[in-house]
Amino acid sequence: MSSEEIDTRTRILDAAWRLLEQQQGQGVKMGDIAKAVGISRQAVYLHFPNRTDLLIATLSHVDEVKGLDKRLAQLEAATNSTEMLRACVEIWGNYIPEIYGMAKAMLQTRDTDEAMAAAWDSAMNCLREVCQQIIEYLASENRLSSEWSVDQATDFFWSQLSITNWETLTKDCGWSQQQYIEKMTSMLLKVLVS
Amino acid sequence: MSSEEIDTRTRILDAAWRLLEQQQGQGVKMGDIAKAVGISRQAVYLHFPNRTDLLIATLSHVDEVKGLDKRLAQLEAATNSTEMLRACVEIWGNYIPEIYGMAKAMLQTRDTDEAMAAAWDSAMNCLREVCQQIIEYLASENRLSSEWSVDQATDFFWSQLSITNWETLTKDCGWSQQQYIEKMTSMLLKVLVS
DNA sequence: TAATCAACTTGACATCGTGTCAATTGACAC
DNA sequence: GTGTCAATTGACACGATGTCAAGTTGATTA
Repeated sequence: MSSEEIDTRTRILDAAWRLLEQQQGQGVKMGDIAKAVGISRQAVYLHFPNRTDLLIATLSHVDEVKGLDKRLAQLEAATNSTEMLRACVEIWGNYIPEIYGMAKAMLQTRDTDEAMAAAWDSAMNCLREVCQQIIEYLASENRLSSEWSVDQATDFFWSQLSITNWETLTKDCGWSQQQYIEKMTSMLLKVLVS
Repeated sequence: MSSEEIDTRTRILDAAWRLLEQQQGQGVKMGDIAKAVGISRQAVYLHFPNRTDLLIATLSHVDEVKGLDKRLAQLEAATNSTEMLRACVEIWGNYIPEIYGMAKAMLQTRDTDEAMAAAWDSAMNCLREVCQQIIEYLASENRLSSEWSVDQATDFFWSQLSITNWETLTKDCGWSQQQYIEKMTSMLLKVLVS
């Protein structure tokens, strides 16, 4: 029976997540989350000191449930650097739409909230490390185009994978998920690989 | 003497602009702008109905003072499509840092303000038209890489010129303005031109 | 059975920024 | 002198976050 009783903290995180995705990260207030859980607004503050910490905890929660780590671990299976780059774009590119609402909310608070900025930067740094590994792998196979240093190539690769870039291409330009991944992959290969 | 007396509306716009650039678009309140002009907060509302309209008017004001139109008119002088692309990246890329604070503030309010979203989209659409012209020019010279349709190439070109992309590369990755323009130019040429 | 404790509730309140309203002042024009 | 216009002062409403105090409820424990 203990599996029936999900603790309130988790229910809050699930509700926050659901609302954020439903509303694309727009206008999700503490009161809305509380209402969705069925508790009072103040009760939320018994579990999270403030909105920022709740959002950050939601990100960890989602990463855990969705298993980003596991997905990225698949990269090890790649037999060469370009395969790894392809796989990375596909895994990350397909992850973005699943976390878009939450990411959007975090990006919005980031500008005015020091703690959020730090949390976001640290999350994005994980992605950057993956990018860097791939670029280094590429360089070790002597396939990194001569115009790039490892650092700059990493910068470029990582910047292309930004959520706002995905947003521009899919939401503003109307690209399908498949188009995004295909175009992004072939573009990166063309630019980075000699 | 009439040239001495700058009207209050203009002084508000100048102050808003100055503060926005000074503070990189962060935390510029109506009261701050009023104080900078030397009038009461309420007096600002005698000239602009709300913050959004003030920001939008500031954008027009800056565009006018900085002469973006004039700068983009230089594109006509290009003798071929790739020269035009180069010139476009240089002109726009060098324009971004001059309007960054304002743009940042607009992007922030965009998410919660319908009117701002519309104004921003329309401003960005001007840039998009320039991008499209260049891609069409490229296509007319049979130099558009075969993997791209005109529309998709325009989408990609335009998305690369986004302010957030510039922000990521220069602010987060530490690229210099010159590096940004050089890398962006050579990347776009490599990807788009056959 | 009674005391205790944790989770939660209710209601009130502070803070901050935007936007509104009413009454007033001072200068300039006719 | 009267009207008008730009600006001023001060008060206030609103929405969202966050805090605080006092009370309820249900399960555990002495």
